[in-house]
Amino acid sequence: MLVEDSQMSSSPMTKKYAHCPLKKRPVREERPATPPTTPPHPAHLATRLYYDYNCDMENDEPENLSTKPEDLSKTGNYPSKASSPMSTASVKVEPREWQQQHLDYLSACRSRLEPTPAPPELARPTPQYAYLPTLYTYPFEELYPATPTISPPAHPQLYPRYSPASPPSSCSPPPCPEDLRSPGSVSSDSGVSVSAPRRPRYQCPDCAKSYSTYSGLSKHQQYHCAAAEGSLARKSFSCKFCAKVYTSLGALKMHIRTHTLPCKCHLCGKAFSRPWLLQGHIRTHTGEKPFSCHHCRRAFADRSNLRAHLQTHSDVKKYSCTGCGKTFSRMSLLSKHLEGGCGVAGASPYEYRPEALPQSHVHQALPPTAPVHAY
DNA sequence: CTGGGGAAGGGGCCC
DNA sequence: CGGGCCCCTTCCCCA
Repeated sequence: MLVEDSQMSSSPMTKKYAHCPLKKRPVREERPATPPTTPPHPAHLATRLYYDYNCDMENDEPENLSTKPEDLSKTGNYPSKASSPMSTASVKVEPREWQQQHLDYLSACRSRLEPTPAPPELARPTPQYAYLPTLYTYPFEELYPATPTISPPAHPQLYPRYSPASPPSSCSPPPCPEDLRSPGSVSSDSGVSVSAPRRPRYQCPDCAKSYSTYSGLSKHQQYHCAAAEGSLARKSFSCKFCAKVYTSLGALKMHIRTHTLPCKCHLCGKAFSRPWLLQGHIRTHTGEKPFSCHHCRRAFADRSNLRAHLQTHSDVKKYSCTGCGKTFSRMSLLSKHLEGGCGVAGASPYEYRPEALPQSHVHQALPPTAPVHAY
Protein backbone atom coordinates (compact mmCIF):
# COMPACT_ATOMS: atom_id res chain seq x y z
CA MET A 1 0.00 0.00 0.00
CA LEU A 2 1.34 3.28 -0.96
CA VAL A 3 1.76 5.98 1.54
CA GLU A 4 2.71 9.28 0.20
CA ASP A 5 4.68 11.05 2.78
CA SER A 6 4.93 14.02 0.62
CA GLN A 7 3.13 17.16 1.41
CA MET A 8 -0.51 17.44 0.90
CA SER A 9 -1.57 19.12 -2.21
CA SER A 10 -2.27 22.74 -1.89
CA SER A 11 -5.44 22.24 -3.79
CA PRO A 12 -8.34 21.72 -1.50
CA MET A 13 -9.83 19.00 -3.59
CA THR A 14 -7.12 17.28 -5.50
CA LYS A 15 -5.51 14.30 -3.90
CA LYS A 16 -6.54 15.51 -0.56
CA TYR A 17 -6.28 12.04 0.84
CA ALA A 18 -3.52 10.80 -1.34
CA HIS A 19 -1.41 10.49 1.74
CA CYS A 20 -4.07 8.70 3.67
CA PRO A 21 -4.02 4.92 3.43
CA LEU A 22 -7.40 4.69 5.03
CA LYS A 23 -9.04 6.52 2.25
CA LYS A 24 -10.03 4.78 -0.87
CA ARG A 25 -7.92 1.71 -0.94
CA PRO A 26 -7.71 0.31 -4.42
CA VAL A 27 -10.20 -2.45 -4.70
CA ARG A 28 -9.10 -4.13 -7.82
CA GLU A 29 -5.62 -4.82 -6.58
CA GLU A 30 -6.98 -6.62 -3.60
CA ARG A 31 -9.47 -8.72 -5.44
CA PRO A 32 -8.43 -12.20 -6.40
CA ALA A 33 -6.60 -12.39 -9.65
CA THR A 34 -9.01 -15.04 -10.78
CA PRO A 35 -12.37 -14.39 -9.26
CA PRO A 36 -14.68 -17.32 -8.96
CA THR A 37 -16.47 -17.93 -12.17
CA THR A 38 -19.62 -18.85 -10.35
CA PRO A 39 -20.20 -16.61 -7.42
CA PRO A 40 -22.05 -18.00 -4.49
CA HIS A 41 -25.71 -18.04 -4.94
CA PRO A 42 -27.32 -15.06 -3.31
CA ALA A 43 -29.66 -17.35 -1.48
CA HIS A 44 -26.70 -18.97 0.14
CA LEU A 45 -24.97 -15.72 0.71
CA ALA A 46 -27.94 -14.22 2.38
CA THR A 47 -27.32 -16.02 5.60
CA ARG A 48 -23.62 -15.45 5.52
CA LEU A 49 -23.09 -12.09 4.06
CA TYR A 50 -24.70 -10.08 6.73
CA TYR A 51 -23.89 -12.06 9.78
CA ASP A 52 -21.22 -14.54 8.94
CA TYR A 53 -18.78 -12.12 7.52
CA ASN A 54 -15.54 -12.35 9.22
CA CYS A 55 -15.47 -9.55 11.67
CA ASP A 56 -12.12 -10.71 12.83
CA MET A 57 -12.29 -9.19 16.20
CA GLU A 58 -9.27 -11.09 17.29
CA ASN A 59 -7.14 -9.45 14.75
CA ASP A 60 -6.41 -6.35 16.64
CA GLU A 61 -3.66 -5.38 14.32
CA PRO A 62 -4.20 -4.12 10.84
CA GLU A 63 -3.11 -6.32 8.07
CA ASN A 64 -1.39 -3.51 6.35
CA LEU A 65 -1.19 -0.57 8.58
CA SER A 66 0.47 1.74 6.23
CA THR A 67 -0.20 4.54 8.61
CA LYS A 68 2.99 4.04 10.40
CA PRO A 69 3.13 6.17 13.49
CA GLU A 70 6.76 6.89 12.98
CA ASP A 71 6.14 8.09 9.51
CA LEU A 72 3.29 10.22 10.62
CA SER A 73 5.26 11.74 13.36
CA LYS A 74 7.87 12.71 10.87
CA THR A 75 5.62 14.19 8.33
CA GLY A 76 2.75 15.38 10.41
CA ASN A 77 0.45 14.15 7.71
CA TYR A 78 -2.11 12.42 9.76
CA PRO A 79 -5.23 10.97 8.30
CA SER A 80 -7.70 13.69 8.67
CA LYS A 81 -10.99 14.88 7.45
CA ALA A 82 -10.35 18.30 8.74
CA SER A 83 -11.66 19.74 5.56
CA SER A 84 -14.96 18.09 6.07
CA PRO A 85 -17.54 20.12 7.87
CA MET A 86 -18.54 16.95 9.63
CA SER A 87 -15.25 16.38 11.29
CA THR A 88 -15.76 18.32 14.41
CA ALA A 89 -15.34 15.57 16.92
CA SER A 90 -11.73 14.93 16.30
CA VAL A 91 -8.98 17.36 16.92
CA LYS A 92 -5.92 17.16 14.80
CA VAL A 93 -2.92 17.81 16.92
CA GLU A 94 0.56 18.59 15.98
CA PRO A 95 3.04 15.80 16.62
CA ARG A 96 4.82 16.34 19.79
CA GLU A 97 7.93 14.85 21.04
CA TRP A 98 6.31 13.14 23.94
CA GLN A 99 3.91 11.47 21.57
CA GLN A 100 6.84 9.89 19.82
CA GLN A 101 8.15 8.91 23.18
CA HIS A 102 4.76 7.52 23.82
CA LEU A 103 4.92 5.37 20.75
CA ASP A 104 8.37 4.20 21.65
CA TYR A 105 7.19 3.40 25.09
CA LEU A 106 4.26 1.41 23.81
CA SER A 107 6.53 -0.44 21.48
CA ALA A 108 8.82 -1.33 24.33
CA CYS A 109 5.84 -2.24 26.43
CA ARG A 110 4.52 -4.56 23.79
CA SER A 111 7.84 -6.19 23.21
CA ARG A 112 8.07 -6.88 26.88
CA LEU A 113 4.67 -8.41 26.96
CA GLU A 114 5.16 -10.37 23.80
CA PRO A 115 8.56 -11.94 24.00
CA THR A 116 8.15 -13.84 20.76
CA PRO A 117 10.66 -12.76 18.11
CA ALA A 118 8.04 -11.76 15.61
CA PRO A 119 4.73 -10.25 16.56
CA PRO A 120 1.90 -12.60 15.71
CA GLU A 121 0.26 -10.05 13.51
CA LEU A 122 3.36 -9.83 11.40
CA ALA A 123 3.79 -13.56 11.15
CA ARG A 124 0.13 -14.16 10.57
CA PRO A 125 -0.42 -16.31 7.52
CA THR A 126 -2.81 -15.48 4.81
CA PRO A 127 -6.21 -15.12 6.38
CA GLN A 128 -8.47 -18.05 5.86
CA TYR A 129 -11.51 -15.88 6.47
CA ALA A 130 -12.94 -18.40 8.82
CA TYR A 131 -15.54 -17.18 11.18
CA LEU A 132 -13.99 -16.29 14.46
CA PRO A 133 -16.64 -15.74 17.05
CA THR A 134 -14.24 -14.68 19.72
CA LEU A 135 -15.09 -11.34 21.14
CA TYR A 136 -12.52 -8.67 20.80
CA THR A 137 -11.29 -6.59 23.62
CA TYR A 138 -9.29 -3.55 22.84
CA PRO A 139 -5.98 -3.57 24.57
CA PHE A 140 -5.84 -0.60 26.75
CA GLU A 141 -2.74 0.63 25.07
CA GLU A 142 -4.98 1.51 22.18
CA LEU A 143 -7.27 3.46 24.36
CA TYR A 144 -5.09 5.32 26.72
CA PRO A 145 -5.99 8.87 27.51
CA ALA A 146 -4.09 11.34 25.44
CA THR A 147 -3.18 13.81 28.06
CA PRO A 148 -3.28 12.17 31.40
CA THR A 149 -3.22 14.52 34.26
CA ILE A 150 -0.91 12.27 36.15
CA SER A 151 1.65 9.96 34.73
CA PRO A 152 2.88 6.80 36.28
CA PRO A 153 6.44 6.36 37.30
CA ALA A 154 8.80 6.26 34.42
CA HIS A 155 9.68 2.60 34.90
CA PRO A 156 7.11 0.47 33.19
CA GLN A 157 8.50 -2.70 34.60
CA LEU A 158 7.13 -1.62 37.91
CA TYR A 159 3.68 -2.04 36.52
CA PRO A 160 2.04 -5.40 36.21
CA ARG A 161 1.37 -7.08 32.96
CA TYR A 162 -1.93 -5.84 31.78
CA SER A 163 -4.95 -8.00 31.56
CA PRO A 164 -8.51 -7.31 30.50
CA ALA A 165 -9.44 -7.08 34.11
CA SER A 166 -6.86 -4.49 34.95
CA PRO A 167 -5.83 -2.68 31.86
CA PRO A 168 -5.43 0.98 32.63
CA SER A 169 -2.18 1.30 34.43
CA SER A 170 0.06 -0.97 32.48
CA CYS A 171 0.63 0.88 29.28
CA SER A 172 0.31 4.48 30.08
CA PRO A 173 1.88 7.21 28.08
CA PRO A 174 5.46 8.08 28.66
CA PRO A 175 5.78 10.78 31.19
CA CYS A 176 5.78 14.31 30.08
CA PRO A 177 8.85 16.19 31.15
CA GLU A 178 7.04 17.62 34.09
CA ASP A 179 6.05 14.15 35.13
CA LEU A 180 9.56 12.87 35.34
CA ARG A 181 9.56 12.99 39.02
CA SER A 182 9.49 10.62 41.85
CA PRO A 183 6.11 9.28 42.87
CA GLY A 184 6.36 11.07 46.13
CA SER A 185 6.61 14.49 44.61
CA VAL A 186 3.50 14.69 42.61
CA SER A 187 2.63 17.82 40.83
CA SER A 188 1.14 20.68 42.61
CA ASP A 189 -0.73 21.74 39.55
CA SER A 190 -2.72 18.56 39.51
CA GLY A 191 -3.55 18.93 43.11
CA VAL A 192 -2.82 15.32 43.79
CA SER A 193 -1.61 14.66 47.23
CA VAL A 194 0.73 11.73 47.55
CA SER A 195 3.03 13.11 50.12
CA ALA A 196 2.98 10.00 52.28
CA PRO A 197 6.32 8.44 51.62
CA ARG A 198 5.43 4.81 52.10
CA ARG A 199 1.76 4.40 51.27
CA PRO A 200 0.92 7.28 49.01
CA ARG A 201 -2.69 8.02 48.36
CA TYR A 202 -3.71 9.16 44.92
CA GLN A 203 -6.47 11.68 45.26
CA CYS A 204 -8.76 12.87 42.54
CA PRO A 205 -8.49 16.64 42.30
CA ASP A 206 -12.08 16.88 41.15
CA CYS A 207 -13.98 14.90 43.72
CA ALA A 208 -11.31 14.29 46.39
CA LYS A 209 -11.70 10.56 46.29
CA SER A 210 -8.44 8.87 47.05
CA TYR A 211 -6.99 5.64 45.85
CA SER A 212 -4.12 3.58 47.02
CA THR A 213 -2.83 3.03 43.52
CA TYR A 214 -2.32 5.21 40.55
CA SER A 215 -4.23 2.67 38.56
CA GLY A 216 -7.26 3.13 40.71
CA LEU A 217 -7.15 6.86 40.40
CA SER A 218 -6.56 6.70 36.69
CA LYS A 219 -9.51 4.44 36.16
CA HIS A 220 -11.68 6.63 38.30
CA GLN A 221 -10.73 9.74 36.43
CA GLN A 222 -11.29 8.18 33.07
CA TYR A 223 -14.55 6.45 33.60
CA HIS A 224 -16.23 7.36 36.83
CA CYS A 225 -15.48 10.82 38.01
CA ALA A 226 -18.57 12.92 37.37
CA ALA A 227 -16.85 15.98 38.77
CA ALA A 228 -14.36 15.78 35.94
CA GLU A 229 -17.07 16.40 33.39
CA GLY A 230 -16.01 19.10 31.04
CA SER A 231 -12.37 18.54 31.55
CA LEU A 232 -11.24 18.18 27.99
CA ALA A 233 -7.74 17.25 28.88
CA ARG A 234 -8.80 14.43 31.09
CA LYS A 235 -11.40 13.19 28.67
CA SER A 236 -9.34 13.24 25.56
CA PHE A 237 -8.16 10.03 24.02
CA SER A 238 -5.62 9.70 21.29
CA CYS A 239 -5.08 7.04 18.70
CA LYS A 240 -1.75 5.37 18.89
CA PHE A 241 -1.72 4.80 15.18
CA CYS A 242 -2.25 8.30 13.92
CA ALA A 243 -2.32 10.65 16.91
CA LYS A 244 -5.86 11.72 16.35
CA VAL A 245 -7.47 12.87 19.55
CA TYR A 246 -11.03 12.26 20.61
CA THR A 247 -13.01 13.45 23.52
CA SER A 248 -14.79 10.17 24.09
CA LEU A 249 -13.65 6.64 24.39
CA GLY A 250 -16.33 5.45 22.04
CA ALA A 251 -15.23 7.79 19.33
CA LEU A 252 -11.68 6.60 19.72
CA LYS A 253 -12.73 2.98 19.58
CA MET A 254 -14.66 3.69 16.43
CA HIS A 255 -11.68 5.39 14.95
CA ILE A 256 -9.30 2.61 15.89
CA ARG A 257 -11.40 0.25 13.85
CA THR A 258 -10.33 2.21 10.81
CA HIS A 259 -6.83 1.02 11.57
CA THR A 260 -7.51 -2.50 12.70
CA LEU A 261 -10.12 -3.22 10.04
CA PRO A 262 -11.70 -6.12 11.86
CA CYS A 263 -14.34 -6.97 9.28
CA LYS A 264 -13.12 -9.07 6.39
CA CYS A 265 -14.91 -10.09 3.29
CA HIS A 266 -15.11 -13.83 2.88
CA LEU A 267 -15.07 -13.55 -0.84
CA CYS A 268 -12.08 -11.35 -1.49
CA GLY A 269 -10.47 -10.77 1.85
CA LYS A 270 -10.78 -7.04 1.80
CA ALA A 271 -11.05 -5.63 5.27
CA PHE A 272 -13.28 -2.91 6.55
CA SER A 273 -13.64 -0.97 9.70
CA ARG A 274 -17.33 -1.56 10.23
CA PRO A 275 -19.77 -4.28 9.43
CA TRP A 276 -22.06 -2.11 7.39
CA LEU A 277 -19.14 -1.06 5.23
CA LEU A 278 -18.55 -4.72 4.61
CA GLN A 279 -22.22 -5.11 3.81
CA GLY A 280 -21.94 -2.48 1.18
CA HIS A 281 -18.86 -4.12 -0.20
CA ILE A 282 -20.51 -7.50 -0.34
CA ARG A 283 -23.16 -5.98 -2.53
CA THR A 284 -20.45 -5.46 -5.09
CA HIS A 285 -20.06 -9.21 -5.16
CA THR A 286 -23.71 -10.14 -5.16
CA GLY A 287 -24.90 -7.35 -7.37
CA GLU A 288 -27.59 -6.49 -4.93
CA LYS A 289 -28.90 -3.01 -5.48
CA PRO A 290 -31.62 -2.31 -2.99
CA PHE A 291 -31.92 1.39 -3.67
CA SER A 292 -33.73 2.36 -6.80
CA CYS A 293 -34.54 5.69 -8.34
CA HIS A 294 -38.22 6.33 -8.73
CA HIS A 295 -37.50 8.52 -11.71
CA CYS A 296 -35.66 6.10 -13.91
CA ARG A 297 -35.78 2.85 -11.94
CA ARG A 298 -32.07 2.67 -11.93
CA ALA A 299 -30.87 0.76 -8.93
CA PHE A 300 -27.92 1.36 -6.67
CA ALA A 301 -26.17 -0.57 -4.03
CA ASP A 302 -25.43 2.49 -1.99
CA ARG A 303 -27.91 5.02 -0.74
CA SER A 304 -25.50 7.88 -1.08
CA ASN A 305 -24.91 7.01 -4.67
CA LEU A 306 -28.62 7.05 -5.25
CA ARG A 307 -28.75 10.42 -3.61
CA ALA A 308 -26.09 11.67 -5.95
CA HIS A 309 -27.95 10.14 -8.84
CA LEU A 310 -31.13 11.90 -7.86
CA GLN A 311 -29.29 15.12 -8.36
CA THR A 312 -28.97 14.32 -12.00
CA HIS A 313 -32.74 14.44 -12.26
CA SER A 314 -32.89 17.83 -10.66
CA ASP A 315 -32.70 20.99 -12.69
CA VAL A 316 -31.33 22.89 -9.75
CA LYS A 317 -28.55 20.89 -8.24
CA LYS A 318 -27.10 20.86 -4.84
CA TYR A 319 -23.90 22.74 -5.40
CA SER A 320 -23.90 26.01 -7.23
CA CYS A 321 -21.17 28.34 -8.25
CA THR A 322 -21.80 31.75 -6.83
CA GLY A 323 -19.82 33.20 -9.65
CA CYS A 324 -21.74 31.99 -12.67
CA GLY A 325 -24.72 30.37 -11.03
CA LYS A 326 -24.16 27.01 -12.60
CA THR A 327 -25.22 24.16 -10.38
CA PHE A 328 -23.60 20.80 -9.96
CA SER A 329 -24.70 17.53 -8.53
CA ARG A 330 -21.46 16.95 -6.72
CA MET A 331 -19.05 19.11 -4.93
CA SER A 332 -16.21 17.54 -6.83
CA LEU A 333 -17.74 18.75 -10.08
CA LEU A 334 -18.11 22.21 -8.70
CA SER A 335 -14.55 22.10 -7.51
CA LYS A 336 -13.39 21.10 -10.93
CA HIS A 337 -15.41 23.93 -12.31
CA LEU A 338 -13.75 26.38 -9.99
CA GLU A 339 -10.31 24.96 -10.60
CA GLY A 340 -10.87 25.33 -14.27
CA GLY A 341 -11.50 28.96 -13.63
CA CYS A 342 -15.00 30.19 -13.26
CA GLY A 343 -13.71 33.58 -14.14
CA VAL A 344 -15.87 35.42 -11.71
CA ALA A 345 -13.71 37.13 -9.15
CA GLY A 346 -14.73 36.96 -5.59
CA ALA A 347 -16.84 33.90 -6.03
CA SER A 348 -16.94 31.81 -2.90
CA PRO A 349 -15.83 28.23 -3.26
CA TYR A 350 -19.34 26.97 -3.47
CA GLU A 351 -22.80 27.49 -2.27
CA TYR A 352 -24.47 24.63 -0.59
CA ARG A 353 -28.09 24.25 -1.53
CA PRO A 354 -29.56 21.61 0.67
CA GLU A 355 -33.00 22.63 -0.46
CA ALA A 356 -32.09 21.27 -3.83
CA LEU A 357 -31.96 17.82 -2.37
CA PRO A 358 -35.06 15.76 -2.87
CA GLN A 359 -35.24 15.12 0.81
CA SER A 360 -38.67 13.64 0.66
CA HIS A 361 -37.25 10.83 -1.34
CA VAL A 362 -34.09 10.43 0.59
CA HIS A 363 -35.25 10.32 4.13
CA GLN A 364 -37.50 7.36 3.97
CA ALA A 365 -37.09 4.89 6.71
CA LEU A 366 -36.18 1.72 5.01
CA PRO A 367 -36.31 -1.64 6.64
CA PRO A 368 -33.06 -3.47 6.15
CA THR A 369 -34.74 -6.49 4.74
CA ALA A 370 -36.70 -4.65 2.10
CA PRO A 371 -35.57 -6.00 -1.22
CA VAL A 372 -36.01 -2.80 -3.14
CA HIS A 373 -36.18 0.74 -1.93
CA ALA A 374 -37.87 2.98 -4.41
CA TYR A 375 -37.14 6.66 -4.21
C1' DC B 1 -13.04 17.72 -20.53
C1' DT B 2 -17.29 17.00 -18.22
C1' DG B 3 -20.62 14.48 -15.90
C1' DG B 4 -22.05 10.48 -13.78
C1' DG B 5 -21.63 5.91 -11.49
C1' DG B 6 -19.34 2.85 -8.25
C1' DA B 7 -17.02 2.02 -4.17
C1' DA B 8 -15.41 3.23 0.03
C1' DG B 9 -14.14 6.28 4.06
C1' DG B 10 -15.37 8.57 8.49
C1' DG B 11 -18.03 11.19 12.05
C1' DG B 12 -22.48 11.92 14.16
C1' DC B 13 -26.70 10.40 15.93
C1' DC B 14 -30.05 7.29 17.80
C1' DC B 15 -31.53 3.23 20.11
C1' DC C 1 -21.22 1.65 25.60
C1' DG C 2 -21.74 -0.58 21.27
C1' DG C 3 -24.19 -1.47 16.99
C1' DG C 4 -26.63 0.20 13.25
C1' DC C 5 -27.77 3.69 10.38
C1' DC C 6 -27.45 8.26 8.20
C1' DC C 7 -25.11 11.57 5.84
C1' DC C 8 -21.45 13.61 3.57
C1' DT C 9 -17.27 13.22 1.23
C1' DT C 10 -13.65 11.47 -1.68
C1' DC C 11 -11.39 8.91 -5.21
C1' DC C 12 -11.36 6.22 -9.33
C1' DC C 13 -13.14 4.95 -13.56
C1' DC C 14 -15.70 5.39 -17.67
C1' DA C 15 -18.90 7.10 -21.29
